[in-house]
Parts: sequence; C-alpha cells; structure tokens
Amino acid sequence: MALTYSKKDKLKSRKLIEKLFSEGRSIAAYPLRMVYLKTSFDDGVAFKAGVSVSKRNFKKAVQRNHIKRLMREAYRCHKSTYFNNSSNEFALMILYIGKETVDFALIEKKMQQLLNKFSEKELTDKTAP
RNA sequence: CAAGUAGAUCGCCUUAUCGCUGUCCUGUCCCAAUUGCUAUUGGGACGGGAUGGAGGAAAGUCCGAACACCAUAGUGCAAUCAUAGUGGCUAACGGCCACCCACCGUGAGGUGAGGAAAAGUGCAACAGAAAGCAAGUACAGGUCAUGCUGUAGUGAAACCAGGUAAACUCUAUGUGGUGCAAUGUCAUGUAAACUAACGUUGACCUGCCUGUCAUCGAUUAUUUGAUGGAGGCAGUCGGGAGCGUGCACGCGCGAUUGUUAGAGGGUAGACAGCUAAAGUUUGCUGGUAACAGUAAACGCAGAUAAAUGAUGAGGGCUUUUCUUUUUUAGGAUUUAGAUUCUAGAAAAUGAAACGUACAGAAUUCGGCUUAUAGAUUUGCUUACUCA
RNA sequence: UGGCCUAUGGUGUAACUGGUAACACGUUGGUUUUUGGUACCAAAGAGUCUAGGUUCGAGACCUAGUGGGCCAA
Repeated sequence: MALTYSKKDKLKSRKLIEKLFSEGRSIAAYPLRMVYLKTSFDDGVAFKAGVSVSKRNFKKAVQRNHIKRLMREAYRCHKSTYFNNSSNEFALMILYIGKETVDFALIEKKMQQLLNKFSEKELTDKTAP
C-alpha cells in the first residue's frame, strides 16, 4: 500500500457514515477517537477513512481545516504499516475530541497509538482463531 | 523632530522530500459497440508528463442586482417595509462623488435617518401658579379698570402660530414571492396504489374520417354515387372542483392519469446549472470628482464528510536582552597624560530569545459593516507652553 | 447555504404608550431555641450583553457588533 490518500480512500457515502455512527464500535487515544465498522466495498479498496472536527469545540473554519489536514496527513503516513495484509474491509471515521489546537508531532504519535490499538484488536484476532 | 489628520499600496520569501485537487496530453491492459479485417468511438483499471489551485476581508449576511422557477410578472386598492437637503455617477442601490446647511474640533478635518409641527391625534416624570381650549405667584411700572408691561423664580422647554415625527401621522418615491438545498435530466424505488372530501362538459355550425342504418339513382350482379341520420377527431362559443401573492379585477392553467388533505414508501447518487464576467492590468482622452470612453495585453480555484497541506533547511521583518564601539554628565585615583565606577543617548553585514496578524472559496457580481501583527508611501495641520 | 428569535441581581421572572430598575428563591446578619430546622426582623447584592446615536431623560426607540437558541432537503 502506497503513501497516498486519494478520493477512493476517503469515506464519502452519507448513508454509510450514518450506519457507521449508529452501529460502529470505537476506540480512543486522546485527543483522537476512532469509530469503525466492518463492511464491504465494490471498488476493491480495503479501508475507507474520514476525519471530523466538531464545530462545538472549534468555532473558526481555519482551525477546523488545519486540524483535519494534520489528521489526514498522519493517517496517510502511517496506515500502510498497519493495514498491509488484511482480508477484511473496514469503514473508519477518526474524530478530534480535544478542545485545543496541537502540533503535528503529537497527532502523529497519537495516530500511531490509535492504529496500533485497532490492528491488535481487530486484525490479529481475526487471523489467530 | 514630535503629536495628529485624511488617503493609497502590500500583507512573508526561497528550496528539498512526501502528498491533495481541477484541466490537457499520453502509455499498457480489460470491457462494450461498429466493421470482412486493420482500426475507430465510448467506458474502466494501473501508470507517466505538462500546467492551474484562497482573501483583503473569502467573514457577517446588512443592502442592491444578475440568474432560475412560480404566469409573459399585469391593473386598482389596502397593508408592510425602506428611503428623505440640492445636483450628479451607476446595471442597480439604503452605495459613491461634488456642493449647501447644522453641530464638534486651535486646525488639517470629522459627524449628520438634513422633507412636513400653519392637516389632525398624542406626550412632557420631578419642580413650578401654570407644560399649551387655558390659568396666573412675588416685586416694580402703568391704567378708569384688568397679566396691561418688565423683571424674578421652577424647569430640558414658559406664548413663540413653542418642543417632540429614531411618537402615531402626512407628503414624495420605491417595493409580487421563493432562493443554486433555485431549477432541469438520468438512476433507484413503491404506486397510474390506499383513505377522506369535492369535482368531472353542453351548444352550434364548419371540415375530415368511419361506412353499421334509412331513402333515392346507376349497374345483370359484385359494386358504386348522392342525401339524411349515427359515431369519432379537429375547430368555435360556453360550463367547470379548484390552482396560480392580502383583496378585487383581468389573464392563464385545469380532469379516463382531476384538485385538496391525510397516512405511507423510495432516493439522498450522477450530470447539467458551475465559473468569460456590469472581467483584470497598464496607458491615453474627457470630467472638480465619483465615473465614462478608447487602445493593448491577459484568459485567473471549482471542492462536495468538502482540495490548496505536512516535515526538514535557509533567509527576511518586528520587539526585547546581551556584547562591542562612539559620545554626554557626575564621582574616584593621578603632577599630567591616562585608567576606572555610576547614569543616560546613538550605532552595528555582531549574538541570542520570543513573535510573524485577522482569517478559508461553496451560484456569481457591485457595495456596506466588522476583524487585522506589521511594513511602505503621499497630502495637510499644530492653539497654549518650552527650546 | 438561506431564514427567524432572544439576552435584566447567584437562579427564575416583572417593569403599561420613554420618567430614574420590582418580586420570589438563594446569600449574609440578628431574634426565638439547649442546638439545628421552621418562623420573624433587617441588610447586601444588578444599573439592564457590548459600542455608538435620537432625546431634557433610554431596560424600552434606531444602527452596528457579541453570545445563546430555533427552523428549512
């Protein structure tokens, strides 16, 4: 898996997102929180992910955009190390639940923790039994 | 120099690596259509290359328009809302420009919802005799006599055709509604489904078609022609539940698949709208100016859980501190030169640290309002005091 | 994206057509009680979200902003 994050890797279906929030499970690594749901896609992409920042915590569009960019960048750089050999397909949504802006180093570190937790919990359990 | 005042312009830069997104070109493979085949067209997957990619406010959504639909957006009345010196600019405006007037400021300048109080209705706490049909205090003057005259006192305002219209109102002008989540096409899906209420067409002649019916004519007969009647279609004139903005008029739409309401079902995807426009820059001409005309060049974001970013390195800019140098004042040591301490000022291809604003397109324009670190630049002003 | 409403002591609400912010609960102090509660008495606590304007005078009227809330596929 390359270090890309193009249109196909993004979670775009409104219907699927509603289903994800109503039925999905979640794990957290503050200030990040991930909601995920096992599903299947038509176009051969194993993981589709989206990011979200609450308007309640960040009033200004510039701040929201900046945090979302940082989260996307962190996801793009580290997804390949965890998701390379998976047979299942997942929809992911990563939320920012903190209330203050942070720098890229912290988000990168927390994203690694989050993806590590996710892979331990879901990906390895599926293959072992 | 300092303080101020009115404008104008800009609002971080360079580079390496990894990414996001639009457009164009192009390679390999797969699918479909056409063809006898090469091949062509369309779609998809994986690649490669070129090139474009946030703002002065993109913000607030406060005005004005374009555009789309509702009827081609009409007429009268009413209501609502807006505007309000004069003239001009503009596609339009509640915007802009010029001038007049009023107020503020020493001044440069600033602010102004700046029509009407002699059409009418209302309002004015406290104080005061009295707050506007009027009534009348004290002192002085005056008169035949009297609030007849002046002054005082209360108050923001006391008879002035008073004040107040950002009180109602009147005058003039304007104002239909909904907003790109408009609107159109395709896809998906039940359903031309269900429940309730209401409604669903007559006349006339003309034309065409049908050829079942009646009469008459031609023909041996099949058949064919004419007239009348019947049916259908089209046209004309009406009726029609209702629908189309508050009312009325007028106009339009309107039925085998109607109108209104209820309950319920599906989708929430794609494409168009969608970025060439009252366009941007520069020069010249006209105009006091806003602005207009003209010539040349440019061709400038188009995302949709929503692109324009991340990391590293270097450089600008601002502020502070330190260091060094120069210099001023005072003190100490010394015969003098000189050395040194304290306080202040200025400068630096010096060093370090911190900071580098406000803020993110969502149909598109013209304005207004609000936020904004800092930098550049132009015009103008300075009463009093001190030098 | 488009539209609408609202803001008054710590909390919840009043304030008529502009006239100098009221009530309840809560808080503080006192009385009653052996003590606490209840009850009674008294006091403090906002200058009306912010900034301008109109007016003699604004919580109210006008303009601009800030915060909070609601609606529309």
